[in-house]
Amino acid sequence: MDTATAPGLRARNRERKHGRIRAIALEAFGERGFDEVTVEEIAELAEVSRSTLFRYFPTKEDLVLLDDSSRLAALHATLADRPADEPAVASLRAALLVLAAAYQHDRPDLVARYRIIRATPALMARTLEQQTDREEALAAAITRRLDGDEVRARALAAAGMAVVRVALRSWLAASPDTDLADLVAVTLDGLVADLAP
Amino acid sequence: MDTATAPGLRARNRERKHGRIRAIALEAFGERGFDEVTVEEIAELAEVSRSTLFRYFPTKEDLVLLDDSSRLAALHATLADRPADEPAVASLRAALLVLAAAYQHDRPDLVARYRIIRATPALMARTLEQQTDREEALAAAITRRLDGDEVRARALAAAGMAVVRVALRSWLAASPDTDLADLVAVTLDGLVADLAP
DNA sequence: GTACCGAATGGTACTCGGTGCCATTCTGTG
DNA sequence: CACAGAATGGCACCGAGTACCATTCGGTAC
Repeated sequence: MDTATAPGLRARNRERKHGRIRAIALEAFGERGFDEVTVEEIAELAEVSRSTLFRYFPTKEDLVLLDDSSRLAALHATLADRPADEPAVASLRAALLVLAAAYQHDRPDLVARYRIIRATPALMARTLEQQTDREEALAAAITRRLDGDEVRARALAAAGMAVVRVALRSWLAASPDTDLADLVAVTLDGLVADLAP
Repeated sequence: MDTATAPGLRARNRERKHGRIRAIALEAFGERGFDEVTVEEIAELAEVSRSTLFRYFPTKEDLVLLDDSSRLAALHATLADRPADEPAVASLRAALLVLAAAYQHDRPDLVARYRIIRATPALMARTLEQQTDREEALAAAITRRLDGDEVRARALAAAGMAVVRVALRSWLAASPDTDLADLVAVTLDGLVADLAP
């Protein structure tokens, strides 16, 4: 069979297995807790060997953590498209709203994962680490708009990511039809108002 | 009726050993890297058994991580002392400056630790986790000043901690006589200016 | 269809951080 | 001086993660 071999049949099978293992793991973690389920158990549930499982997911934590690379790409694309002479906060705001919209799309998945993450300190720690990596990249992109002042850029980027993080948290706890972009906008406005009263 | 009355000889010996082990560990980590030194090696260097070492430090990471409880107590004391009708950002600013002053005191120790922390993702992750715990406490204290709006309080607290984090980072890279409180103030002012231009 | 090559898999043995338990050795105090 | 409780060391164990090897499987060229 060669009709749909453009992505590569092998790669597609691998992708499918990847998703299947992750789904099984998330269910087990959700029911019994991240620390209460061993990698070996997941391997058995997914009917693969421990070796194979570690080939698909380099660490146990990777079974839960998200891959935000595409969402971040959208954020940076937005940032790059904004006029160079626009105030930095305006560009940042636009970029954050795009990020929020990207998150909005797969809310159910996010809810499931974050329930596990927030209940597991080690996962929380790694999630925060991911966020500062993004913060770093965001700061680099903003630095140009702030006359090369790295410290100010980092502070602005950190504040922006903090707004998203806080908004995301209440969004995940809110009713399913709440709009994340609205929440981000409101939170950002609130922060501005509180900082410069 | 024993812990608070006298220094307690036993407790003092324990304290001394605690410091000695940590000093030895920090030196080894600083020279060879956190991941390249095993707990067993540190135990040998410190001339204690692995068991004993784990009684002094529950995890390997605790050999490096800081105990900020006293600094945070100072921050919260300051916050509590501010007039209740003061704008939240003013109280926050005062509290952050107190925190900065507390850090200023033992700069050399902080420099040594942060060199190791920043070079080790796992330590970085746990440090960030600690910071969000503090953020949470700070947000709770601020909530009262913001008419009980938790989301706004969290955003403000997160922004404040982000400012400290960013300022701390450049402070540790700057010349030894730089004043952290100044850096925090400047960074906070810069953030306000950038957010509300 | 067959032969072949590389990817995918399973298994085993290992390292290291961390836990639990027990027996022994201090050490400060009554 | 005696004794309770702390401190210590040693051991056996668990789980995550790594390295390596042998086998099997799947796509492709012929």
